[in-house]
Amino acid sequence: MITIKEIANRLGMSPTTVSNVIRGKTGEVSPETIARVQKFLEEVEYVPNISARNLAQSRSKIIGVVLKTVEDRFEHILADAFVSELLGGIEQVIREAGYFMMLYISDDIAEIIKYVTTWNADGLVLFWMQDDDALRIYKKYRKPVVCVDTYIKKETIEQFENSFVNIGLEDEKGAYEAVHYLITMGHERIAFLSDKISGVDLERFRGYRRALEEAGIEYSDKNVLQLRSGKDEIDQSFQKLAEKAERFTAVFCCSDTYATMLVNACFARGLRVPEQLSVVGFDDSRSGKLCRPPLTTVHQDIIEKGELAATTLIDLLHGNSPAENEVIMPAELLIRSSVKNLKEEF
Amino acid sequence: MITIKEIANRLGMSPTTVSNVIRGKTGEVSPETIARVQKFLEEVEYVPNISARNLAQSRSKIIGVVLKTVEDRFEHILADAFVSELLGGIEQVIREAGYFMMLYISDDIAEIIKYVTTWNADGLVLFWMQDDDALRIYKKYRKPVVCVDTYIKKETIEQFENSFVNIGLEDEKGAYEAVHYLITMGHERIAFLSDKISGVDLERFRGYRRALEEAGIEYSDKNVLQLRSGKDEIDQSFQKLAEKAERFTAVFCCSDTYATMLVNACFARGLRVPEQLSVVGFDDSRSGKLCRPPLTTVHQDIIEKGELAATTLIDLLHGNSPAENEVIMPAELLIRSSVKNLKEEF
DNA sequence: TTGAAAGCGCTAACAA
DNA sequence: TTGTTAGCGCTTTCAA
Repeated sequence: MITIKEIANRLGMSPTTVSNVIRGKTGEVSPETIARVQKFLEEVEYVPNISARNLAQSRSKIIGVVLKTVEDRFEHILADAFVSELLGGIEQVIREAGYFMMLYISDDIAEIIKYVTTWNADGLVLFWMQDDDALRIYKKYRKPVVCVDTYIKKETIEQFENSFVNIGLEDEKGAYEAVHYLITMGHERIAFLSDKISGVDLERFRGYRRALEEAGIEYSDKNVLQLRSGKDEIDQSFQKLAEKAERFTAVFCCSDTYATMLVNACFARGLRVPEQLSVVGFDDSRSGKLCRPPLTTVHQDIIEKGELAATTLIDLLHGNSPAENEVIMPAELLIRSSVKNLKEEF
Repeated sequence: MITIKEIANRLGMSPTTVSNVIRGKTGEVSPETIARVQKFLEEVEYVPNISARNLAQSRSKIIGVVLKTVEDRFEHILADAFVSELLGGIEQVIREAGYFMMLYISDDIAEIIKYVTTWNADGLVLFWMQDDDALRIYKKYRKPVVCVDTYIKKETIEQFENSFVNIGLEDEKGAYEAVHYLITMGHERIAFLSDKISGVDLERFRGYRRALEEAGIEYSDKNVLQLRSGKDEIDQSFQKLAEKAERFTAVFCCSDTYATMLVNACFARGLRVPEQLSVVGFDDSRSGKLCRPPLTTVHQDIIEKGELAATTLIDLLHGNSPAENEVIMPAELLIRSSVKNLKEEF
């Protein structure tokens, strides 16, 4: 691997000059020199050593994409349809902007902090952080951060010193619309399905409750179905769930991933969707598109969300202050065929 | 960000000593010194600068995962179910071994070579390379390489100087079994669906032909359906395909991704699977599991394949010579419900 | 058991 | 327009 110094020697010039033409600082170099150097670079197929460059410039051209996962999740987080679509959008933008994506997957914030600081990532995309997780990272990290789907208090945002943007979604509204739609279709015993009630799911839960309230349907804790997402637990969870299924006429799921799993679990037990149980999902990810019956769900543009997160971050990296600290993307009900109209029976 | 030098100053000792305890070279340091240094490291929350370390050691702890994609693919390659499951398996192993995963996605081998050499990745996992692509990369790169699903000639393998392993699959056999099964079920007009006929798909094509031949069914080029996988082409491709569908009683698809897309395209046109058209897939990826009707497919253990690729590479990085240059994983037919038994009609 | 010093390859301030 | 030089933070050889 040939070095700049070596090239300079062979060409009888200084490393600075060579370095300048490599980096396109051509204002400072005569055309002939440029040509000579460039020709030579091609000949010897020079490739820069990025560690050396990063060390000298104290930056990295790395964008860290941080996924906080839980240990022993039933499937690897990358295999999730929502995640992989989002990453697709992010990756493409990062690459086209001349940056590199490094994935940090961990269930431990301290470890994440260690990773991103050791690598000296130039900027971060954080998924599903809790309010204080994101701040904790920033406190040590002090470089631009874009969160995706993070609910964060106004006061907290201020502590980010203007190098923070959250890309969010109309979670409450989306859930409200979905549940409202179920009610319109004559459903009253409607379950809420998620694996936790925090972050986006908390907002979706609020939408669920608002729709119930508005229709005068009494809320009951018993209708809140909480999945355990461990490898050994998930099947059992769905089994229990399917057993309870007849207590409901419909289930609102916090993701298409879970909705399709539910549909499949029902199918496996001979429970027909939507004839015997109506199901709505959330996200409009690939898994929902493949579902049969086609899943009625809350649509969001996942790829665009990823792209927006990445472009926003790159904008921050270019030194621009964010216009807003929060961008809320639209969510809207997408009616397909996984909900039965109970009113038709009359 | 505090440096080793600074720590050494404050502790009144040399950088060497500090560095030694950081790296666990404890044989050379007295217990008291170790304790003192470690305590201090925690206090100041020392994090190493990995660029500096990489520069000094000329290594990187990076494992490059290279996806050769085509421009303008109908969906981002990360969003594909097979890819994302495979990556999940790889990522976990890489992380647990203390390495970092860097994704290089490009349609241009020269660019890929540039990336992996600039970053000085310690090892590479290459997906779906052509014979000469992999070798071209290695010629410049000269570090351990593990390929996934690459068909490579024996003579070529030798040029890799024993730092090469391919993780393959019984592609021909899997395809043969699937098509043989279709024939058993009374199908004769069987189409072959893929986006290209090279690499794994070529082997699957061979399996398809062998099954036909063996059954005395004449092969026809007209039964080979080639998808154009561009963003603007894919729908059109499937539309054309659905129009032709009645020429066949069954379609063998080279991936579950395409099989499920086909099933959906049929569904959208009122063509019932398997009643009017039988479909088998390949891979047994998530998309096939979600399909309705449940997809009859050729099963392979995708996650294990990813894990095996990564552990094999890490083994090479540890300086071990590979036991074999090629590991072939098993593929076997998995019968679900997307194939109709034509013989039942009598 | 500890320390001094050179060097990894590149950049950037400054001098010529 | 070009060159000199001093780092960036860490490792490593060799000497003490």
